[in-house]
Amino acid sequence: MNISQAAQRSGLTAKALRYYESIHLLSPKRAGNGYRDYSERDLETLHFIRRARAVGFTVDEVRSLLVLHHNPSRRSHDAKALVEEKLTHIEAQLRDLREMRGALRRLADSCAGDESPECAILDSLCGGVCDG
Amino acid sequence: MNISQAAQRSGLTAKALRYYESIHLLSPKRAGNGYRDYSERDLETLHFIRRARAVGFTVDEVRSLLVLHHNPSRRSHDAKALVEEKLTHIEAQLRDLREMRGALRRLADSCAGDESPECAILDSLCGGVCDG
DNA sequence: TCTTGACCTTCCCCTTGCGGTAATCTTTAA
DNA sequence: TTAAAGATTACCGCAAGGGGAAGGTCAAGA
Repeated sequence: MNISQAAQRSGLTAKALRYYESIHLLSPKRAGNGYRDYSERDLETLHFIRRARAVGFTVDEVRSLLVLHHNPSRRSHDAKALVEEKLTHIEAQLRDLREMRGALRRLADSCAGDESPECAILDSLCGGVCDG
Repeated sequence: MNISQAAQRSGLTAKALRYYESIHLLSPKRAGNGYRDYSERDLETLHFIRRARAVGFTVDEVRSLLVLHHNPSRRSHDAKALVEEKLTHIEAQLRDLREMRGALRRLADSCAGDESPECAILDSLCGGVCDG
């Protein structure tokens, strides 16, 4: 099938499909006219990529997952390790974001938010040492 | 003071300082030899930038904050609006990350993680329709 | 047959926020 | 004097594509 059909059926964009090919995540055949020709197997790979991306894997990590996926002598241990590593990373991001959220809430709470130029937010960002 | 001192005292890198100047976040004087010469006021701006970046603001948002900071006829309402907008955005990111974490946990839990090639993670990413 | 419009192709620039490196001054200390 | 340290500009690179230009193809209608 043509690229736009493959894009639609996979839930990705044609641009993304070309990108994935350019970095050798998959290599669809070419028709006689030079058009990409995606097989059902290619489509499965695209679905795999989309799902893996959706849970946070980078394309490089997706590449590793695809290698495991295509390797019949793989060990499920290796796939699980990739998932757990990603989990650890996401938990770190969650901690960072929660800290930012807390700081932002304190900033917002400290500020009247009115027509006055006096602003505890700007004062706080400046470290309390600025004159304006 | 020279760039490396300003970097050290602000907790930023010299590279970042040059970048901030290149995008006109601040404009330190130049000494006769062409070296940047950071004033105490510049240093305050750098501290401001570092704190704002630390709570999640993009450099473009920092620019808006600096405009308010330097504008004596500002309204604290405007600063608070920027903080709340950022807060909304970060909460959306938190939701996304929590969803990813949930999905990854389910994937990890579903997988034995042993020496066998049978792997529920890879099956699930493939949508249950792949043969391998 | 011609044309029009919808596809497809490759190619290159743009994004964020700097990091790394190179080539080239200037200053400073021995 | 010379060597090291620190400064300057300039360019390339990252992730993961998006946007758009210039041009080839294909299917349908007049």
